[in-house]
Amino acid sequence: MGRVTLRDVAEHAGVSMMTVSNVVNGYQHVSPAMRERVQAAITELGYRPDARGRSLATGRSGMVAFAFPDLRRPYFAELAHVLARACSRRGLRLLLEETDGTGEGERAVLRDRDAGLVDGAVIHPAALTAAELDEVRRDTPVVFLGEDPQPPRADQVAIDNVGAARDAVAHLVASGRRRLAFLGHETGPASRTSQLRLDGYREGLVLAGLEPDPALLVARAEGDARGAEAALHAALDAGLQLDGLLCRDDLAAVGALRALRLRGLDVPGDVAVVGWDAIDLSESLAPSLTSVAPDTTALAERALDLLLERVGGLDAPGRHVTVGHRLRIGESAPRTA
Amino acid sequence: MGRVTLRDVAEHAGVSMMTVSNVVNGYQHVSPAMRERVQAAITELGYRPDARGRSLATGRSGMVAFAFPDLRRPYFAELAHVLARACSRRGLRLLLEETDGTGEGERAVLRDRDAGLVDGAVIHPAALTAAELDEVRRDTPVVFLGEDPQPPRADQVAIDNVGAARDAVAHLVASGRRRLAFLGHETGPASRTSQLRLDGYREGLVLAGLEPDPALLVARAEGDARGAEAALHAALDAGLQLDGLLCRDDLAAVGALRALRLRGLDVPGDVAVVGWDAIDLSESLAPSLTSVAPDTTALAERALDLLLERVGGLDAPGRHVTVGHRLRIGESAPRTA
DNA sequence: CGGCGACTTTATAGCGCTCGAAAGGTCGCG
DNA sequence: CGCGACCTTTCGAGCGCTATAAAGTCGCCG
Repeated sequence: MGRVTLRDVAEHAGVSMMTVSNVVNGYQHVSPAMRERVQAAITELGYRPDARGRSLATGRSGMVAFAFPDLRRPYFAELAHVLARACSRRGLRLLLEETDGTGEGERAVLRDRDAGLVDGAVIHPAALTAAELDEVRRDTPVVFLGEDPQPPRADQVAIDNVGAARDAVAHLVASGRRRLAFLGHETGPASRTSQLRLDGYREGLVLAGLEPDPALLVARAEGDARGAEAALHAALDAGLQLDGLLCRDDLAAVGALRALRLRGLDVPGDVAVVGWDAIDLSESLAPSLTSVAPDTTALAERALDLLLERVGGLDAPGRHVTVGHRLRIGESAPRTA
Repeated sequence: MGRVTLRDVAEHAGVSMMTVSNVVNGYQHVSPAMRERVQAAITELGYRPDARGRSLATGRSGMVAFAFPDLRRPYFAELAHVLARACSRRGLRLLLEETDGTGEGERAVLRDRDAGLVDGAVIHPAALTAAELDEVRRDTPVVFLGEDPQPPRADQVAIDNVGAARDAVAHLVASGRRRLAFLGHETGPASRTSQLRLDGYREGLVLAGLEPDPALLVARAEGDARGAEAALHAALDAGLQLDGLLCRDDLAAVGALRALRLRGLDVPGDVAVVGWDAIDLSESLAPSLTSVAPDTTALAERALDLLLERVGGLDAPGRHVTVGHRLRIGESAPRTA
């Protein structure tokens, strides 16, 4: 059974290919009788339109790419899920591309990519700099996720990382914590995201009249829970004292919970812990995590809005949209001490 | 800047389109001088081949679809990641399709799908029956993941669910446990996967000389950690006594850990817990999870092997491949009681 | 009864690329 | 020196579909 083509249907129904095409695409001016006849031929032959031919003829593929570091990190998997739903609501398909979080991988996704496959791309960079973003600029519209610096002419959607970190710190302080550590930024140069969250953390401390202390910053070598656990163990071994902990992400928080537990420290009794991303699982831990919850639905929706405007031909300077966030309160850092 | 086409490059280099095509595809019989000239034109114009045109001309798209229930479940996200890596190693691109775990969604992915987009598909069904699989059979090669019954003429890759469940039970028994419960199958009719794991659980009990007791089966209404937690709470409220627990998946195990903790039961002291899937995060919990770890790399590799053979034109009866698994030992069910 | 406009259907021409075969060159060997 | 056996490059056609515009069909007003 070779593939059934439009021509096959046309011949079978005794009409022109164009008429079949009109029926398939729901074109208005087709007589009911004709529509029915063609429809019958379609079902009889089991015809299904070929995406490539259509795409070639229309110039649109109906696909959008989402490039991000790693599917194994729950935040990205959940974000991809949300974005996929947003796409399907609009009749689009989402193509997922992992970049490994390396500038290498990110560049590759944008540059070496075949043309024509997708109408546009949503990118969550982790290593790219502004200059690189610029170089990479191409014929395909792109929307960036996250607060990377100076988006050249591209659109951008993000939460207010600095503000959210301040909120988290305020929450910890309100529950009586005074020695607040930060866990999970990169050991080398911090990523942009980590940087912003660190900035907000420091601002929050200052606002609360507390003195930022570099000794309270615990970087991790690996961006997963194990890396955070190891880093916190090492810091505690080195004499770190703390009663509150803001984590760069929920993976770090998971590692922190484990490290604290293994050392007999109670959460939130001895140390209150705040995570970031509010991944599904973190709500079912014991204790459940208090975590910064970005409005991922809004993130996805706004990103697609902007992207589709570009796909539609809009030529405007780069726009910057900030979507909301909230602090999801769990047991790891309850409202009162 | 309109898109640069093969024709543009050809004109710019003063050669025929076919020659450019030959250079792009690394065809052998092109003189070095010509190759260089064309290459220069390509870089100068920034030409990138258009996937649609090529696909239309060759009949291959170089894309493979992976259809599975839900990206928010870490197991599937991690599996998708592994499969994506396996694809990129072979120069393929992976298109992810969430089915929601409903027969509806699964059917839609196979049937209403545009033709020509992908060369083949790997499908992890959750609700489809054999009859439905059959009906859905189409021109695109398909490989099924999981032990759904009687794969008609399609290939299939899975782990030995029954055997793995027996192993897990044996491990619990070896550490002195005698009242082993099972947590996490569906409240209504059990999915095929749950069924097999339940079968293995029962077999394991019988092999150990223990009597299977329906009172030890704890179904959950929602397939996530919260659902498992609620179900276990309810069962314990109803008087369930246990010293060992085999969970249908790690999400259920996470919910179980929380429920047990909230009730003051120690893991593994009072209850040893075994999860399933060995997701990344479950290794960083406190206690870390003992969990059945399917060889996902082998799963992905074998599935792609089979699929590509079909894509290459192989016409053979359905094949059934079983890949390995092991029990990853964690603190929730250590080797000795 | 002619003819204009609204509604249906059809022919033509590509979208960007690669396959088959055939056309220009080059070389070697009898 | 000529002819076949190459190697290299080109030509023509077409993958499956749709945009455009033109052709055909009908009804109805003047």
